[in-house]
Amino acid sequence: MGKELAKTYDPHGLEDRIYQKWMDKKYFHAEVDRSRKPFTIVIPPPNITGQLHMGHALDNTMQDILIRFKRMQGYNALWQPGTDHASIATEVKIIEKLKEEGIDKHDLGREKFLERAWDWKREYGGRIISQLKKLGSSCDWDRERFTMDEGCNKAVTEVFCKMHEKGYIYKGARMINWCPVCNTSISDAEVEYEEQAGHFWHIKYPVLNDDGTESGEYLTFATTRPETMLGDTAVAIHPDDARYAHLKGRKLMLPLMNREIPVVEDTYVDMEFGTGVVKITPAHDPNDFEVGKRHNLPIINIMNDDATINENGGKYTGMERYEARKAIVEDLDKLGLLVKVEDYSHNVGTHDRCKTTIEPLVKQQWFVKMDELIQPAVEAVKNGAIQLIPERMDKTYYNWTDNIKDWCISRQLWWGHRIPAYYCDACGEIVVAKQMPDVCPKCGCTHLTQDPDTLDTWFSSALWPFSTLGWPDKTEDLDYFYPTDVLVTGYDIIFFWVIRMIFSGYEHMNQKPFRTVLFHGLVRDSQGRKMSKSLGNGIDPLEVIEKYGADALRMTLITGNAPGNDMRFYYERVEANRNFANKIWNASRFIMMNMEGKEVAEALDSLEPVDRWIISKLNSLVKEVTDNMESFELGIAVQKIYDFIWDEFCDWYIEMVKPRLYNSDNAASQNAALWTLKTVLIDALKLLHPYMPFITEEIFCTLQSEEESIMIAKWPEYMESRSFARDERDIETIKEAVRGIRNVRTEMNVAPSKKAHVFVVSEKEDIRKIFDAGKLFFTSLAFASNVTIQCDKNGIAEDAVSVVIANADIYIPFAELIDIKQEIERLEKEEKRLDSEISRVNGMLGNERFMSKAPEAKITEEKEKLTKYTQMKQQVIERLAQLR
RNA sequence: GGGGUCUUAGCUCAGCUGGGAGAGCAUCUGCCUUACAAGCAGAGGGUCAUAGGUUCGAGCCCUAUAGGCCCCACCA
Repeated sequence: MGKELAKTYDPHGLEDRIYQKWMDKKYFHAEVDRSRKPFTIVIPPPNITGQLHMGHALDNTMQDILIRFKRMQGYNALWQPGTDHASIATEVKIIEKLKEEGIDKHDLGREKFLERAWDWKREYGGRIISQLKKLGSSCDWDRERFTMDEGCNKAVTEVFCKMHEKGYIYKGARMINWCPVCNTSISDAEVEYEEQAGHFWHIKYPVLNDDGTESGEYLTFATTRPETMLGDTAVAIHPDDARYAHLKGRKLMLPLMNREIPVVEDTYVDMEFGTGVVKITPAHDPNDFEVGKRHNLPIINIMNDDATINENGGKYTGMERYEARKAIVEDLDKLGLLVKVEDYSHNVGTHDRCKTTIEPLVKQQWFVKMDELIQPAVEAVKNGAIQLIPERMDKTYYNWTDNIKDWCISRQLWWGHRIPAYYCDACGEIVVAKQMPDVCPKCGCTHLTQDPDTLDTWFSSALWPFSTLGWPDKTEDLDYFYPTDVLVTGYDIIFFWVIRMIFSGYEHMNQKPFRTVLFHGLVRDSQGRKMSKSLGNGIDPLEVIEKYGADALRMTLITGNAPGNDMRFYYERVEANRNFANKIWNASRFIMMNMEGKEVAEALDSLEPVDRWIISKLNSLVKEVTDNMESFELGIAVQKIYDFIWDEFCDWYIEMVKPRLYNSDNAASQNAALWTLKTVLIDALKLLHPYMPFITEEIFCTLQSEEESIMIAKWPEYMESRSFARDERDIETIKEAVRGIRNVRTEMNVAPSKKAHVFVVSEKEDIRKIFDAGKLFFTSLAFASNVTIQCDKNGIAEDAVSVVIANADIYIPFAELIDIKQEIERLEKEEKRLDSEISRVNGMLGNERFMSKAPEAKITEEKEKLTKYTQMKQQVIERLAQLR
């Protein structure tokens, strides 16, 4: 016996209540259970600084759908949650907060700063978690982890030491990307190129004679960053360039600095570009750095960490970089060495977080040597051990792996994993160890200092799939749940994260971290723009949930979008999905109202054709949806469920079955209808549950109070015994035929007087012609205002087929309603269509290639179609003859 | 420069290995009807970017062209 449901679906309150129930019952929790197969997803850990945005909502909805689906299928499903410490992002937040209090990071000191950071984490770090819960995420919260918790720290130290020992991690002076605002090095992946309008300064340097005097000749080149000339240590030409052949081996005078620099030959120079001459600044340009190495040029760093000119910059010392640029250009102009200035648009590297223009600098940093490590990761995707969805991501993946550079992992930040390297204060020896050694192994000195740097955030993220399961300890969890099954993430972090997890998995676990990577796109606003704070066009998922419910939001994010493609977010679509929720709600309400006070008995053997039709439809739906979901086609699957529930089940089946429900004379027929309604609804709810967990749970539990949750209900299975091809065909035929009748109704011209229900049914004979199933018929309910036709109070006309019509005031025979002329036109069209269909199918069946290549099922299907169309054509011809 | 992707109804997009052009929203018509007006029954609307090719058959495969978007690299 069901509880009473409200007239419209209202997610308020209900969602929180249900979520709390799931938590209380521990449905999300997964433990090692060797008798069951595991299914594991590890969450992409959201930043502790994060607020739930649409990207998270999409990402986590997809994961939740998969995890709920697999859980219902009987897998021991674990969704491992956690958060990321997000080194730069968090550090920036803390600094901002301190600034408000008038405190400088360095005045506060490292220890106090970290205390503040942990305070901040405790206060705000859980926000995103409670927001994920609002979405319905069925993570195993008992297992929540943090990239800087004890276990993860241990994993990080372990990995660092191990990789250092194997020679994969090294310290060295390299050209790195420096952010002068964040005051730290960043990796190549964190550099974002931005098209900027700038200038191209054409400058000339005087050529010197062998005795050091000026020859009067000049060498002209162009640069976008004139201030770097302070660090020039050469000028390069192409060895084959005839124009400058006479200058080989000569020296130039570096103006302003009055330093002699050589002309070097290097094939790096492009003769076609500009003047074919390049100034070489090894300390401030990656390419120049390489040229410098080849020619043993000195490296003169002219910049401080905050991008001001350092003591190597002569009179420009202390100037900010753009200030220096201006001054230098002016000075060169005064000396007559500035040839011309052009407008020039070029790509400038910026820091993806703060958008500051990065400075390439040579610094001592820690790196991960990539070339060997990456090999198993490349192989895994090539041989299919790891599948990327959509497949085209393979190319993006290889593009990165083929051009891989060593990964700069050290950051000059405080919030993060401190590098486990220790320097002897006496002899400078570097010791990499899990703990600070008591004495220096080289000189025995007892004073050692830990490296002040921390690790790139992504260093710990790379270990996430196994560090969360207990690694480096050999835990049961690790053994049972690893490798995980699916990683769901946005394509924008394929380089940052996905690739690094894959090579880390192979390196440390000797095993891939996951079988499948399911990529999704970005959620954009309705105009296709990226949602961003600065544009103010971000849509807060929590607001959407508040207004329309989590189920509607989830549906909106999943439907109408192919994997890996960006999507636009429209409120209209949320509304449409909220309406769908309401539709299900009311259909369920209708079913429960009709079941009220009745015992519904199993009726599989006493079903009527229309019941078998919907059950058969449901049966194929189960198969298709399961197949689609197993191949990660989540949007396609749910679209089918949506269509089935709304179109087939509500608009057709329920309407067709109403007369039987309203008539209590035939108890068996009524029971069969009720049983079918209930059975189909329950299975449809189950199929829908991964997508719309809250409403399905509420209805499921109301409908059958003895069941405690749809979450743990068994996923429906395809049953051959519930497939009724014959009935499916017949009802489809009826639907087609009745469509005409439905049309007629609106053309009825009824005089004004009273309101009445009008049932339109076919005449006995017509029905028999259309479908050979005596009991079957169709009624279409319409409400015609103002009717004067005499009516039968019982609504049952004597000459009607043995149909049940309840509450009908008027009975209108089919034939009378049809405008014959229109009908003939329609039939003629229909005949034409059938003709073309028949010839199409005949063409296929008569084609040898098709017959030999097409799958058996396809051929059978086409043959069935041929039979069906031929029959239909025959009917059309007969009907036409009759009408004419 | 390399790679990817898109171009389908007025709008936003589905369309899985080639075989009926679809959905939501919008528009129009008729309806407050004993589940649902957050609804029902219908209608209109598309040369599937363009040009070739493969095929019995192409929105789908191949080639070229035009336009949009994205990623990577980056010539100072």
